Parts: sequence; structure tokens; C-alpha cells
Amino acid sequence: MRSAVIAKVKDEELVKARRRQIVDAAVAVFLDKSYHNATVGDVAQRVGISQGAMYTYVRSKDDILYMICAEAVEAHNEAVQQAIAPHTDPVARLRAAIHAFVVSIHATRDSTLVVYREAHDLEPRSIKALLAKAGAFIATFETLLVEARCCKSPDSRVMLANIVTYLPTVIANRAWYWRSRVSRDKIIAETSAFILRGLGLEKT
Amino acid sequence: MRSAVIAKVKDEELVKARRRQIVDAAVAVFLDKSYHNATVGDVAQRVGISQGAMYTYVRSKDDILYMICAEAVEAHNEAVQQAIAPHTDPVARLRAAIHAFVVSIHATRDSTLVVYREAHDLEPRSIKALLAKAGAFIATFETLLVEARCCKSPDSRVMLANIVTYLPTVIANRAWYWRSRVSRDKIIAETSAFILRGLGLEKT
Amino acid sequence: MRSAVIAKVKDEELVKARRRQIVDAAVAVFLDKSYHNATVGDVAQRVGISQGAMYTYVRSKDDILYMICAEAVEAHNEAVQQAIAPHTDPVARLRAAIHAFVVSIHATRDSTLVVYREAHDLEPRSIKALLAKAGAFIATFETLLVEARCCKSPDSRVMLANIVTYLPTVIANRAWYWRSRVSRDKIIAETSAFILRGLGLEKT
Amino acid sequence: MRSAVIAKVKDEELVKARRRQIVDAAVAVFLDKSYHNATVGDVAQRVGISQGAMYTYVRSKDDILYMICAEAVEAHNEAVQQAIAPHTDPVARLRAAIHAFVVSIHATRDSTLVVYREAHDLEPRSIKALLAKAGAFIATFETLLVEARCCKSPDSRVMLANIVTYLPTVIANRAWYWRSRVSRDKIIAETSAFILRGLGLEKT
DNA sequence: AATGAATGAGTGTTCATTCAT
DNA sequence: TATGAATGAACACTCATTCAT
Repeated sequence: MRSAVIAKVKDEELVKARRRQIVDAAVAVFLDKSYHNATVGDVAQRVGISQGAMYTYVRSKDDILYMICAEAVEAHNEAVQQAIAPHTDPVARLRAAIHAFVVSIHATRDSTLVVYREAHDLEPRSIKALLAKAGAFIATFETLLVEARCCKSPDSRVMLANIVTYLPTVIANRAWYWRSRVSRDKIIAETSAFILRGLGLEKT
Repeated sequence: MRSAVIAKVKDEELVKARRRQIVDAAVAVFLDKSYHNATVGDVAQRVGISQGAMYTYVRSKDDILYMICAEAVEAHNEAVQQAIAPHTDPVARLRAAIHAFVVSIHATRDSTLVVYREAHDLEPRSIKALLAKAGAFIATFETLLVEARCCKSPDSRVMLANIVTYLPTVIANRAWYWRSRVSRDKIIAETSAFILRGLGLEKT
Repeated sequence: MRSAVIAKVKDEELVKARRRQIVDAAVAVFLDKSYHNATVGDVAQRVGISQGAMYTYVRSKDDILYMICAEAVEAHNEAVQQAIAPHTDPVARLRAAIHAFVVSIHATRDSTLVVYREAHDLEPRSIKALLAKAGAFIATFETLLVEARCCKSPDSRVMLANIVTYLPTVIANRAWYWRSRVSRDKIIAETSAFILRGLGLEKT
Repeated sequence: MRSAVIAKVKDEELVKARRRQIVDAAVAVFLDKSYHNATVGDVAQRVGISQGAMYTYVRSKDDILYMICAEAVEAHNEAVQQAIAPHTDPVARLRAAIHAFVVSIHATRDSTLVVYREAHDLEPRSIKALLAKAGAFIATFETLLVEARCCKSPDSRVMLANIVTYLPTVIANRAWYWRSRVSRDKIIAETSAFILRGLGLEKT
């Protein structure tokens, strides 16, 4: 498994702060020029540090992309975990999870877009680490779906878990189509509702 | 608008045959190594021609990717058009369209995966041309949805059309999760059923 | 010494005719795009034959350039030889030679320009062959100058012969400056007169 | 107009020093192998830096050639300006200009040779910029000639200015003929004298 | 910790030349 | 003879990464 990104520097606070800046800058830059057309210098410039300094906080360009991807998956996971915690009713837990995920995707649609476009360019070990995280996330939904009695078979469990965890990304991947013509609330509502109906949890 | 890909060679038949080979080879190669990590030589080698010969059938690496993308979108579009042609009932047309699209995605899941991963790296003019084709495809579904009375508002029309045209790509994008554990028919059935339920066209 | 350009084809008449076309086309093309930026295909296209056919009349791109250069030098040489033949008076011979050369340069200013710009890119053996021809031409003038008693020393003989055979090329190399604002006759007259005065053969 | 060559590096001193090295190395290399047959790596190697480092001081191979050409023209121009400054008598000014130019050409005969051979291969915008400089230089001589009453007509003014600014380049372009057999002083003296006689400023 | 100059490996593309038809 | 598809070597340029200061 890929080890966490390691920095050369001691000052933990500084490292954390810089990485925050780097990830944010990188999302913007990669979104604008794409991972491969963007240079490490582009990201450094946006952060306001020198190209050389980047390598004090990151070991490689791959590290930068990995941080973006891992952070996104972790954010979604945390959002879902926090959302389901208060509930005990299986259906309520599933509903809460779906809603939380949709909201989380919308909140992080920029980085989600980067993840969907560029993650496959990560180095093999980074991909493996990322898919492990993503797989765990999907598996969480498999469990939620089973508990909510939404699956008629193992196959449908797998398919539904994937559909439910995939569909919300439409928000990031199709923003180019509706641009700003549809409001945040509409986007979230329509997406959530569609999923619930798809699962048979909602009256039409 | 981007002009169609132009070749230097006269023999139209040869051009068509070679391009078929090139697109097929490129899908395999790009899937394996990603667009940027793949060399034009890699593709040429898989086709069995020299790197130089590639450039008699294609003007640039971008052309290769564009051909893959355009072909995929056009294939989906044709599949849908042929599927709806025989029907007059709006709901039947919509159902036929959804089914045809899901099947088409499954049939072309390799190239679809390449499109979703790499299309954003096309040159601006190529992207523009591609989004125009994709936009038209989505718009087709907007119309089908309206006629089938699935939309309660313009916003829901836009959202539903995007969801319906996006969800099936889960088949390409999540194949890594289920590998070969789920059969083709199951995949198609579950995906289609979910969409129909999401649209309120199916009993739970 | 470089052997003359050899063709694969038997039909001598055809070879001669084609080469005439090739040289003419090449001068135009090289003038327009420069030797290196012009492709063999460009020349072939202008001739109206296929790229492959070029190699029936010529062994290499270098051959084409060599033919242009050799032809130019030979043309100047012939012009001079014919001009001096009728005369016996040394000064008259020199005057005739100068005039003939200036006129010849003007008549072939396009190919002369190509020669001056591109000859140095010939292959070593071609350069050697060309410089031999050019050297002989300059030597001819050394003799004419000596006979006309224009030289006070061996050094001045060398310098004058070079100046006399170099100055007229101003007509080709500086055409960009006067464009068409100066007439052919003026150009020839001024250039010749300058040379004669420089040699002390003309009243100011 | 072409903008001056721009570097990526901050340290102005270093940039100036490196460019000095680059221009000198490039003249030698281009003279040896010709612009097109020389590699950027060849030049870098002669400078003693890596090929990649070249591109921190120069944007393109064209930049290198342009620097050589621009520097040569500017050197000649400065030499002439400094030479005429002390004089007020028109004829004295013209004589001084001619002598300075001849000396300048001899001093820079290597780069002058490169300019005459390769300048036409510059990119269009570079050529335009260079011809502007060259045109101004020639125009300077037009003025000097008019003031010295050497021209009988506008046409002769144009022709004489070109002849005077062209003839000295014989020193660079015909060095192959006399190799080292003629001394620097002889070369300069003969060339200057010829020009003065050609202008009618010297007794034979 | 930070800088930024230097490195050198890597790749898309062009084109002179060949050769089967 | 002529064609034109195929070849493969060559090259300018970029950029992730390193390291002396």
C-alpha cells in the first residue's frame, strides 16, 4: 500500500498549511490546464512559492495528484459516516448517507472533477491505494443497502452500490452542460430524489 | 468547428481500414497506459505499421483521440436513433432509447472509458466539436423525456436528461470494482431498471 | 570530384527535359520556402510528377540543389566566354566580360539568390565540385585583369578578381531593398559602371 | 516587430554572460555544420551547458540565429556611427564610414558569413525585424552619399548605397578563395580603395 | 527553509528515400 | 517509367527533479 505523503520538513504546522495551499492551487490549475499540461511550476506559482520549495512538501507531481484524490475520497467518507451516525433505522441511515454524499460531491465538485479526469494517471501504487479507499467507500454502501433491504441478490447489491456512489458525480461531470442555469438546491434535490426512486425508497 | 480528420493518402478504402485499426489499437493502448503515457509509436506498433506511417492517416496524436471520442458518441447516437425509430408511443420511445444506450455503452465500454478519462485532454477545438456532439445527444433525451411527461420543470428536464445519459457510463467506470463477477445481462438489466425506476416508469 | 548527376532512365531526351523542369521548379520553390523548409514533394508537385518519380531523374535532394548551382556557374562562365571571344584587346575583353557577367547575373538573379543562400548546405563533395567551377571562373578574371594591366601585385590580382566576380551578385542579394523601383537597365548600368571605375577603366 | 530575445532566468548578469557564450559558440558551430545541420545540442555542448539549459537563455533555435544576425548588424552600425561622428566634411564622413564598415566586416567575418548564409531561414517575424535594421543601415549610407554629392539620381543613390554596403561582405564570402594568402591589411586596403574609386573619390 | 539554475530523459512530428505494384 | 504508401532516423523543445547556495 502506498504510504502517506511524506515531507522533508519538521515543522508540522507549516507542512499542513502548505499542503492545504498546494492542494487547493493544484485543483484550480489541473482543472484549468489538465494534469499533464500543467507544470509543477504552475502550481508553485499559484501557491506563491518557488518550484524548488514544492519538493519540500511533496515528493513528486504524483504526490500532488494523490493528495487531491485521497482528500476527496476521505471527505466523502467522513461526510457519510457523520451523517449515518445519529440514525439507527436502516432506511434512514441509507437516506442520510445518500443525501450526505450528494451534498459532499456538490461541495467538492471541482476536485471531484479532477479526480475523475486524472486519477487514472497516478502511478500504479497510488492508484492501488486510492482504489482501496474508494472500494471501502462503495462497500460501505453495499452494507447500507443490504441493511435497508434494497438488494435482491449479491449482483444487485454490487450494482446498486456502484450506481448510488457513481450517480452523484454527474454533478461534477456535467456542470458544463447546465453551467449556472440550475441552482445548487435543485441539483441536489433532483439527484437525491432520482437515486431514492431508483432504489424504490420514494413514491413517484 | 473542428473539421473531420483528414489523411494524406488517396486510397479511401485503405484509409478507412487503417483508421479502424488505429482506433482499435489506440483504445487498447490508451486504456493500458493512458493517453499521455502512451506513445504514438506504441499505437503504431500495435497496428503493425511504422510511426511515420501513422501520420499518413492522422495528422496528430490529438486526431487519434478525437477519432475515438467522436466515434463513441456517434455510435451511441445511432444506436438510440435506430432504437426509437420504430416506436411512436412516447414512453416506449424513451424506454427503447434508454435500453439502447445502456447496451451501447456496454458494448463500447472500453472506448467509453477512454473518452471519460482522456477527452478533456483534447485540443480546445476538438473538445468544442466533441461537446457539440455530446450536447446534441443529451438534448435528444431532453426531448424524449418531455414527450414522455417525465419532467415537472425545465430544471428537472435538464437534470434528468443528464442523469439518464450519464448513469450508464457507470458500466465503464466501475468495471474495476466488479471485474467479471457480474454478467453482462445483469449489468444491463440492473442499470436500465434503476433508470426506469428513477424516472417513475417502473413499478418497484 | 563529384560526378555529374546521373539518372536511372535511358531516354536521354526525357531526362534532359525533366531536369529542366525540376531545376526551374526547384529554384522557385527554394526561393519561396528555402532549401530546408522545402520538401522534395513540394518540388515534385510543382513539376507535376510524383515524389517517387523525382528519384528517377535525380539521386537525392542534394542533386537538385547541385544542379541549380552548377548550372548557374556554368551559365555565367559561358556568357563570359562568348563575350570575350570576339575581342583581342585586353581592356576590351575585360570590359566585355564584366558586362556579360552583370547581365548574366541579372538574367539569373533568382537562381543566383538560391546559390548564394543555399550552396553551403550542399554535401561536401558537391561543395568541392562547385567551388572548383567557381574558382575556375574567378581565375578567368584574374587572367583578364592581368592582361588588362589592372593589378599592381599578386594580392591585388586576387582581391580584384574576387571583387569583380562578387559585386554583381548585389543585384540578386539586394533586390529586396529596391524591389521594382529601379529598372533593369539602370541596375545593369550602375553596377557595371561602378566596377569599371573601381578598376580605373572609366572616367568619373 | 519582433521583440528582443527574452530569457527565463532572473540574474541579468548571468543572462548576458551566457548569451555571449551562446552567440560565439553558435557562430562557430553554424559555420562548421550550417544552421540546419547543427543541433541545439551541438551549440549547448560547445558552450558547456546542457541542451535543456539553453532554453533558459533562449526561447528557440531561431532566437540563437537572430541574436547572431542582430548583433552583427548592430555592430556594423555602431562602428559606422562612431566613425563619422568626429567629422563634419561630407566626403570625410563618407570615407570614414566606408573604412569603418570594411574594418568591421573583417573583424566579424565569421558571423557575417553566417548572416549571409542563414539569415533567410529565420522565422518571418525575425526576418522582418532584421531587414528593418539592415534597411536603416543602408539608408544611412544613402544619406552620406547624397551629402557627399556622389549620386546623380535617386536610382543611383539606391544602387550606390547598396553596392557600398554590399561589396565589403566579399571579405567574408570569398575568404575560401584566398584563404590566408592575403593579409588583413591588404584585404582592407584593396576593398576600401575599390569602393572609393567606384564612387569617384579617389585618383586611380 | 527557500531559491532557481541546471539537468537529461522523453516524444510528437517531419521528410528524404525506397520499393512493390 | 510512374506511383504513392511505407519507413525510420533525426530534432526541437518541455519539464519533473535535483542541488549548490
